[in-house]
Amino acid sequence: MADGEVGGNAAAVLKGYVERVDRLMEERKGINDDIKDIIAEAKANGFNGPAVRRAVRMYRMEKEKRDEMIAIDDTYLAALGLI
Amino acid sequence: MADGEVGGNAAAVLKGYVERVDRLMEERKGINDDIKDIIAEAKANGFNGPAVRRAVRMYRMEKEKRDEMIAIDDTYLAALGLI
Amino acid sequence: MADGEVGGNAAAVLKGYVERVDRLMEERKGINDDIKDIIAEAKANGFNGPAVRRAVRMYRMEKEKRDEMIAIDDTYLAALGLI
Amino acid sequence: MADGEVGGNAAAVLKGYVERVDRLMEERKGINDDIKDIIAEAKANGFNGPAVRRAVRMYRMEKEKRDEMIAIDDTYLAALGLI
DNA sequence: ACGTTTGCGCTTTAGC
DNA sequence: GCTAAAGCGCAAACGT
Repeated sequence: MADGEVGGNAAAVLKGYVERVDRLMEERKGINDDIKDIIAEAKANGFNGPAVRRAVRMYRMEKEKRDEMIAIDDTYLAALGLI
Repeated sequence: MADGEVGGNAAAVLKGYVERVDRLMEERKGINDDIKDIIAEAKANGFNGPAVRRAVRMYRMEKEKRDEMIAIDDTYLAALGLI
Repeated sequence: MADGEVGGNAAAVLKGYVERVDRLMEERKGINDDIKDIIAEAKANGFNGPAVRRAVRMYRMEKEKRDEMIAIDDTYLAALGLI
Repeated sequence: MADGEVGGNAAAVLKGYVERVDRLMEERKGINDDIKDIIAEAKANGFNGPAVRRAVRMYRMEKEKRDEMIAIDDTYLAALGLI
């Protein structure tokens, strides 16, 4: 299975990894549910759900996107007539 | 924007939602990194990374679904003469 | 396997689907190689490979992105101070 | 931009590359749609869509790799007591 | 050559 | 239930 560890307990070692990942994925699922709840709450208060999601996306992407724009050689975009 | 809340502070309310979601997404990102680390650790100990991920997937599946999936895959592969 | 078709030839039917998809994936692989070649050619002519890829991306995304911007309620973005 | 080519027409050269890649990506998109259609057709005839995709992946794999994957998955699942 | 990082394709989930 | 989008996993591509 793996050269892993002493004593031929590779199965137990594998199980350890799997259980740790499983636990993290459970946590992640909880977070996803929390996000869902917040969106639902926003909707209940009169906001548009999908629009809120997009707004979050923009909010998080702002810096990233700006970096991306900077990363791209302006010269290239100018050559393509995109700016 | 929304009929939301007293005082015409809908903008502030929206911002609250967005920031809460943002924070949760940041947490989720951290968890994903943790998972990645565990897989890397498993790999370093002689396990096959992608196979460990597949194993986790099966582990998290309900027994019924898991058995069903194994059965259908066997059938299809046999039909193709691959096993 | 499937209720598929007359004569209990479900295996043959499945094989047909698989082979058709296989062929398309082979085609796709060829296209990916072609793209790779063009980037390599650009590099050989003094252009920066990753930057060219990003430029392509921008080139293709221009319209799409504009639509996305329109789709997002300006009011929301304004509330977040993003515009 | 690049030392590229005679006459300082580097912009035109770049645009050539970008348009060629763009065209290939458009083709690729078409192929992806075709694949999707075939899977949908299989599904409509009683096959399990995701399972068909998995079967295609195995089909395209070299025999050696395929056998190896089946073996390692079996081992891991057994180690976890899932089979 | 290897490790890191980006991009692509698939899967799953949310919205209608 | 179907269509559309986002998240996740994988693989290729760049830099060291």
